[in-house]
Amino acid sequence: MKYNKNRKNREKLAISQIQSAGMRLTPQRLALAKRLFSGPDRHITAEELHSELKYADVRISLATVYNTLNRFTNAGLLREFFVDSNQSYFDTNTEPHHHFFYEELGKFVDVPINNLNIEFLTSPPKGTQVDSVEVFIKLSKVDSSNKK
Amino acid sequence: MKYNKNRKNREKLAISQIQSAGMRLTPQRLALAKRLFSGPDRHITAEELHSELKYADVRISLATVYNTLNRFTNAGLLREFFVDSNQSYFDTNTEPHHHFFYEELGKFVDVPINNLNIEFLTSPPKGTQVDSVEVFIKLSKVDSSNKK
DNA sequence: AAATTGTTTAGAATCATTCTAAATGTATTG
DNA sequence: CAATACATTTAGAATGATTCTAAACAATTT
Repeated sequence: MKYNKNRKNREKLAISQIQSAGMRLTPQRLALAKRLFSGPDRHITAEELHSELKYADVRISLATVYNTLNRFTNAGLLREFFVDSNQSYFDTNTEPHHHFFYEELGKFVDVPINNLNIEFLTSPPKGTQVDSVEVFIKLSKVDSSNKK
Repeated sequence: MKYNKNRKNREKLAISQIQSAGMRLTPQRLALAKRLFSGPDRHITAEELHSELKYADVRISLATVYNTLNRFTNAGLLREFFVDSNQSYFDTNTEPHHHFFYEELGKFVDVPINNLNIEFLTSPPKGTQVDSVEVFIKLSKVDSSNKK
């Protein structure tokens, strides 16, 4: 019962996200939206999503994954971010927040905005306004041999 | 006189940087190192450097530019950073610092580390240590029509 | 200066991403 | 609900940044 209701709700959410982007509802978009928007926040690449869908027997071309991710991003449903030169990551959390990056795992974890206090000690250059502040914190396992 | 001395000093600095990376001194590397290390700090791509050198009639292949930038980076003489998915930027300033990005110009400007105070309100995850903190601040021209 | 080792190069290879144009699906209208 | 218009998907080609390859060349060592 509860299970089915959640399933339904997740689908509803996915559908409303697609429509809020002014996009037609298609099976491919629904499959993507369900994986992106109904569940915990994710940091994922187009290729990762594509192989996830393939594994789940959803027929979708890589071009459509790229296409859809870009349109979701333009509609403000995703945020694109860059950590290495050869692929784009998409973040399902579009609220202002920052990132921990676990170097050994190559994985990202959100840092809620209120876990970090960023204070400008001098004001930004004349004639400019701050549009966004992105903080990227690299973490590694504590090195216990690191006795100074 | 003074001009020639500066020229010499710049060359000396470039040479010592190459040698500090354990690399042989070659004309190509010297040309690159002079442009990278003797002058104001830069944020530049391999292609940009390559065409700059071409313009200055320095014969060097793009492969060598990439090669050299990567080796300088591994030696800690440069820092690589990522802002869009299709090219790598190299920063000649390897001191800890942050970046302003001028959206209209597509250009970067350093934010000295002591212009920004970053306070962790909760500690990083158990068992991890913070290796680096990178802040990226997007700026745009003030929009005077922005009356709320 | 011969031999060893490192560097540069042109061009090919790679890989993420975008483009193209044809086929298919969805919506709209009478 | 058929006909038309319009949007989407797709396979495969194209693109563009970067890396690889292997041959020519330069620097260093003996």
